[in-house]
Amino acid sequence: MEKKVISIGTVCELTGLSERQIRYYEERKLVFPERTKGGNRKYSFEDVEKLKHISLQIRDGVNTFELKQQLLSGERGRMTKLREV
Amino acid sequence: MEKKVISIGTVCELTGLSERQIRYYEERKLVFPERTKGGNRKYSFEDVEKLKHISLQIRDGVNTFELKQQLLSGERGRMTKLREV
DNA sequence: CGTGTAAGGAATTCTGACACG
DNA sequence: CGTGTAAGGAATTCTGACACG
Repeated sequence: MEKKVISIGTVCELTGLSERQIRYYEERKLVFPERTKGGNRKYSFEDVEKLKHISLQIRDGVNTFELKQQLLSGERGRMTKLREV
Repeated sequence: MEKKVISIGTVCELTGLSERQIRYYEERKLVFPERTKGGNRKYSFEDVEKLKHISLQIRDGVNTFELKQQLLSGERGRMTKLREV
């Protein structure tokens, strides 16, 4: 279901992330929620998965710029980037 | 997706119903949204379909009591009740 | 860089009630 | 019976900024 209907508070519960984190990832152009007439963000379940993926990558040391590159190069997916530990 | 994540305002947009109608159907025990800690209602996409079905039935003259009976007897579905026009 | 937080305001939602019928 | 509405309050969300690092 790609319909954007979930508000940020619910996305926090579904992902375990803070509103701050979610908004920041949007600022970095990694997610693109829709807006209600009033300006409130609405996310899809796909966005929720994407956000989970993003936070995992960041936890592993990947920065938002690199993530953006991944998106642009279509490398997106369950391909967890390997790192030299 | 049966997860209850949609707030009432969005349900209004998806169904074309008013908040009043949606809350009334809940009062009549036809839908069962979850609640956030703060008390706000959250619906699933399944609920949205159910609400659409309910409003159509009511438009056709079926009352909420009869609809409740349908639910109880498991008659639910795309079986639009025939009426002698 | 990524995230926390206090600040003030605006949008969203809630309940109980009066209304019509 | 099913739904509209005005009323007042509470929960949710928004933005821009300061902070740390």
